[in-house]
Amino acid sequence: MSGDHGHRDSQVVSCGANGRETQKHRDKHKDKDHKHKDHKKEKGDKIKHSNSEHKEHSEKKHKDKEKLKHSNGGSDKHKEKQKDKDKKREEKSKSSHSEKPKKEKENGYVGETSPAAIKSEPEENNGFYPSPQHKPPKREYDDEEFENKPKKVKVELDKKAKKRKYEYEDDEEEEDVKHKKKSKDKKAAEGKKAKKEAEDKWKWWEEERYTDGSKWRFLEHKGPVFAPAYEPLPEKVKFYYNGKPMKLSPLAEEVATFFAKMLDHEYSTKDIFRKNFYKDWRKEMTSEEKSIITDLNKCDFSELNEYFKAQSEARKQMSKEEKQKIKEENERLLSEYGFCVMDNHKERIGNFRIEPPGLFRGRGDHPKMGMLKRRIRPEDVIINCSKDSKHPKPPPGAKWKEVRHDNKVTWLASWTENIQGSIKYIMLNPSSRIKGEKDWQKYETARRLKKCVDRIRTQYRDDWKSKEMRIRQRAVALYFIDKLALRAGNEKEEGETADTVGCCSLRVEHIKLFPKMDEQEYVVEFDFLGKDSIRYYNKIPVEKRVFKNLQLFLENKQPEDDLFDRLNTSILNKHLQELMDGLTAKVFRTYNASITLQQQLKELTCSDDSIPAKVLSYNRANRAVAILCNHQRAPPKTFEKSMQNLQTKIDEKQNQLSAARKQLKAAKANHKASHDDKSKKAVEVKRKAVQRIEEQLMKLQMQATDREENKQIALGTSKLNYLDPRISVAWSKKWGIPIEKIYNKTQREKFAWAIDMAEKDYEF
DNA sequence: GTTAGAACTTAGAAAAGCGACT
DNA sequence: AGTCGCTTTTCTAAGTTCTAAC
Repeated sequence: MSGDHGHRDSQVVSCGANGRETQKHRDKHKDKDHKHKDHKKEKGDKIKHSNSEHKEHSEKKHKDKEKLKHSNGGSDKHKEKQKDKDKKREEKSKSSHSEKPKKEKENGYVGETSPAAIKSEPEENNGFYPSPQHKPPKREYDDEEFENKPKKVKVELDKKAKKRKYEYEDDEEEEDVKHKKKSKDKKAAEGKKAKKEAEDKWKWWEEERYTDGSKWRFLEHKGPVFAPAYEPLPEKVKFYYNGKPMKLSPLAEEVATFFAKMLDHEYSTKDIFRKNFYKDWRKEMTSEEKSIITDLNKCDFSELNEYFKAQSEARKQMSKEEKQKIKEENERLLSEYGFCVMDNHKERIGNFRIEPPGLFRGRGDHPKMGMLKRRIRPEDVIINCSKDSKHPKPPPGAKWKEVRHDNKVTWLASWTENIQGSIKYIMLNPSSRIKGEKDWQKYETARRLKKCVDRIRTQYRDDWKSKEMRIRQRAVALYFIDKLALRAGNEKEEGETADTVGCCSLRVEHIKLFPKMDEQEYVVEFDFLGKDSIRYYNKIPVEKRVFKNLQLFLENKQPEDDLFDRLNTSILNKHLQELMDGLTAKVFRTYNASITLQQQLKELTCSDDSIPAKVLSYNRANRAVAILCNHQRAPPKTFEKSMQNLQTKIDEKQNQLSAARKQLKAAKANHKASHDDKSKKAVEVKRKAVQRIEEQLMKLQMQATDREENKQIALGTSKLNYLDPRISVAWSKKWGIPIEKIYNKTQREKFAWAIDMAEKDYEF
């Protein structure tokens, strides 16, 4: 593992201690948060104060040794800006609320009109993209590919490239068909269809990329699908206030149903959630309702809740035909709105439905949980498409907010969401060219890092000794990012989101230093909430120099002060950019994840293992990465039970095995006695049976191990986002493992480029 | 150099789908 | 046919990074 230095191995092991955050822990954090907030309320003055204190102190201490450029202004400024922004936001949301026409039938449904289907290949060559009929120039995908400033790729025709196509897809089709035991006719028809589809699959990775920063030349789509209009509750389903039935106005009723649907969820018991909901609910009430409803605790939504439960029950109980009808309708919607035409190719859209209104559910202790996520109307939506395309039609009687033609971006539609004020986008599916190219490029950047990571590591180790505080901080932070695969850690606006951190935003309270712990020296304990409020807990021994630096960074700071007070992601990334073109903090995560997979696969795969055993090895390698990246999940609710079931199966199989063995023995004895052909055959039959059962048992045991080890670990995220798929493809080719064992259909679609191009000797 | 906004990737939970078993 | 348990798909929140404007 040339690019990897020793620390990785210990990491994989030591990370195993990461536990999922327990309720207790969450509560602990909550308390801390309160303290924290109270403290930070006076941040404006206090920080200045404490910072200048810190400055003074530091300067006293390191005056001669260290050049301390400390800009500390901005606290007050920041506070003011913050206020301004808040005000603006409030006004914005107020106006959007009051401007909202009270009755809008067209709100939320798709136009009835169903114009001609999207042509899958437009006749005229609208863009300048080479059409598939013209043989595309083949791309070379060696290391030099995907430089940051893309160069023109040699134009060179390759007719053979087409031959080797989609072996996997074909295999699978056949398998599927066999499995379902379709009639011969159907089988033949499907086979043909599959072939045709495979032929139509476009290998964008064999074509040139745009070099001018544009993302497409031609883009045509039908616009997003809006959430269905609100259907008022039937008369008999009643909301009660203070024990008395009360008919709500449609708007207030709709918001009430959002809450009623969540009654069984823990959310609805949380104070902040209830408070936020109540506040936003009141905004939708008529003045009369407002005057009556004054206490959320006196509201009784239970009948509403039961009504929705009954409805979903009824949906489950529907007849086959009805279900089929719904399915067909969904398919129709998908085929009409789920695709677009980008540069002569029909591409799948990732999310073609606009998010329906509801109550905001943040992750972790989110200050905005329970707020009303308002309904998006066509008037809120910006459409992006090419000028010369057939523009999407807004629903009848409605208008788009804007139609623009910006081919420097990849989105088809966007709107501004009212909780954080951020923009949401309609974009293409991961299998699309535009996403795939970017993904490929990401791994190429990580591979470039592999080539220079030794140099960078030497450099940051050197920087631990720097005279400048900011450089030492940068170097220690980078070390964490590299060694522990931490995220960059941008600053976040306080009170806007849950209190989570990444590397650069770590606070004093998130680490503990132990000069000695058990057998080890210089141990750092990390305990913080990262992205999605997932707890990161880890104890690792670090080098003495790192340890000493951390002690220095901690000096004279409060628990809620930043550990790296002279560092942020922008400074860090600027530095990284100088070390390598295209290098940013997250590249380390990609690099370390992929290199770990490759190395673990090498280590764990035994050539004479069976296929299931090899797949287990693969999953274990995948797991090592997931642990490194701290990808956790809540243990499945039925975990214990499902483990038990599996164990029962194993026990049964074991009994079967001993029975089969006994029979084999008997058959052997019989054969010894009689020496005839018949008894010989019987022995063979029994021997085979034993073998088969042994295999089955192994497989079950394998499954059990895999599942047990996977209890709290989510493999999907790393598989989908961090592991260069070519490593997996190469591995599967090398060992003759069908790719279906590693990648499901969706994943194979996303990684089609890798499946097509990686050979068994591919090296990350 | 700071900050806000835009664009895009990464993330886990929940819903939906589906095959095996009863 | 209905239920169960697992897998896949969908959903959308929450990150990172880049850019442009001061």
